[in-house]
Amino acid sequence: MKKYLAEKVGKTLRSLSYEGSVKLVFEKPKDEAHGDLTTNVAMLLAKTAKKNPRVVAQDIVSKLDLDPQFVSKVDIAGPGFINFRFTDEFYTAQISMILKNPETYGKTDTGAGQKTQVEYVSANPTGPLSVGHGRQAAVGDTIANLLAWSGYDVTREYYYNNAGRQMRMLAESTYARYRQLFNQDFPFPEDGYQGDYIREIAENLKKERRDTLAGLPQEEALSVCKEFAEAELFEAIKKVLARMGVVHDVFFNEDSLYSSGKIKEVIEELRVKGLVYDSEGAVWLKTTVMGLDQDRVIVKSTGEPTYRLPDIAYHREKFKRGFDLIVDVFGADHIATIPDVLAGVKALGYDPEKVKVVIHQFVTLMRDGEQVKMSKRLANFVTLDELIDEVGSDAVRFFFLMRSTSSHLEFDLNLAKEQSEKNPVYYLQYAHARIASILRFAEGQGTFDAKVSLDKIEYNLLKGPAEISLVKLLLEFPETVELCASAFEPHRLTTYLHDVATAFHKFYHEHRVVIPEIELAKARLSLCLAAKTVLANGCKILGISAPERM
RNA sequence: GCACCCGUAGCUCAAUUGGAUAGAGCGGCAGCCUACGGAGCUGUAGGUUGGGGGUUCGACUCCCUCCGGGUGCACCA
Repeated sequence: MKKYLAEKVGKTLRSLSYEGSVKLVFEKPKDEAHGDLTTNVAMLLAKTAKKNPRVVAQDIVSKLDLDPQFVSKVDIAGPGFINFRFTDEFYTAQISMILKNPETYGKTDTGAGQKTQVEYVSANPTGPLSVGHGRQAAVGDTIANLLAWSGYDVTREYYYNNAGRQMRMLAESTYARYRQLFNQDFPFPEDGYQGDYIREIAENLKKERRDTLAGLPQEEALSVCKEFAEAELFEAIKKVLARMGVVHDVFFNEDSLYSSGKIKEVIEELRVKGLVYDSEGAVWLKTTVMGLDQDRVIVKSTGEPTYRLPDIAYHREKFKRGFDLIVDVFGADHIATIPDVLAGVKALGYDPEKVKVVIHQFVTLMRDGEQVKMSKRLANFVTLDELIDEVGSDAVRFFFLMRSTSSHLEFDLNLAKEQSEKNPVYYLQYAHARIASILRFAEGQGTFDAKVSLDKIEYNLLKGPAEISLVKLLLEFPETVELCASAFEPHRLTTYLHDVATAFHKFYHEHRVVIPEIELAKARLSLCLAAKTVLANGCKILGISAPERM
């Protein structure tokens, strides 16, 4: 319908010789009383035309030639908005479009042909995932879903480092706990990982190797410990992610950048371009040339690269692998590294505009109105696994997605656990289950069979305001998905679906569906089915279940 | 000190990316079940959008400044 209006109004603008000086856009007004779609084009034109915006609007409207079957009303309002209202029939007839291919309703081809990568979680295997990782998993996975629904070709990727000092510390911690199983006095490294999970890993290690590691040279034993702990932790990480419905396509190992020589290649490439220099025994990247405040070390005087270099090399690989759009989902604590990486990417001749970085802020857990104190050092933090145990994966995902990523997120454990109307997840799921129940009832009555042809439904029997607003909302689903995808803002989908649920409940409250008037009953059942479709597809994108019963 | 994020109803958060009278949930108050699921619906109270300037037809949104909270500022990742 936007297309229809754009064509008609565009034609009128040309005939009035208002050339393409301004962008013609149609929006849905906040207030339904202002019509279904509105445009501010008259106000934009007024400036250059030096005319009163309302006069310009009047000019346009008087020349418009619109089909009354589609458009029921056009008027000028406020400072010069042109408001359009469509006929109810125009809307209701589109229900059949939703029901034709329900499982694909909401999909678009906006991103067709665009090879896209979404990187998220990317935690090193040194411990269990935290609730912060959980937010990242939910956000990253949902962004990936949104992009996929918008037609992008999406690769979900996890980047990790299983070398370096943290892993050494993991090995030493595991080794110490293992030795303590035989000798309580064995010293634990000062900066070791305190968490109980290390003890569990040590126990498992003992089951497998008994006491044989104690006899080995320490380096050899440490390497066994490292491999064992890493394998256990990674398995645990994948398991938790799977509980949330998160599955990555690619696990990219930082180490491979070294073994394949990519790290060296990057340094050489940068050297050729004259963008690195040596100073004080270290190698520096001229990030100041790229507009940053200071140059950065990429290779330490010890010969070891800093984290920046592999990060840059990794992003170079992303480009080399042919991605047109690269989405990085990071926690707020990684903000500082982004400019360096983008500068590196630019230095190598790639377009940093193709990299979209989604930063999510931290998560605070609340229990009984009080903040749950967490510290990784003291090892009293709540793991993602424990969180899912406590509130269930649907609530976890939904709560993590409810807020804009740029906002801090307060996670109310009591609310998430509550199986009642207060809980926003249940509100959505309840609407879906309720519709399922109605459909079951109707089928039992023999009123309706979703599988039979939906061609002969008399949609124009739907006339009530609650019916019409529900239809309108359902028809916004595809563009909502598209908007969420292009803005990388999953939280908008949760608010939209909440609105759909509200509109449905209102409709349900005002109209009985299964009634003797068989044609009207069928029309309403079709509307129910369409609402169920949107709720189900929306839940699918969010990664939560849409239950038939609850 | 510098950079980024946040500041909106008692609480947690939205606001179509610059649009019309700033909206939801929770909590408060008052109502609604003889028919398809009351995990629902309806009404009501609650605001100088942290303060102050500016940009324009129009600002929660953009710019400047100040105040308060968070995060980061290594030859750590």
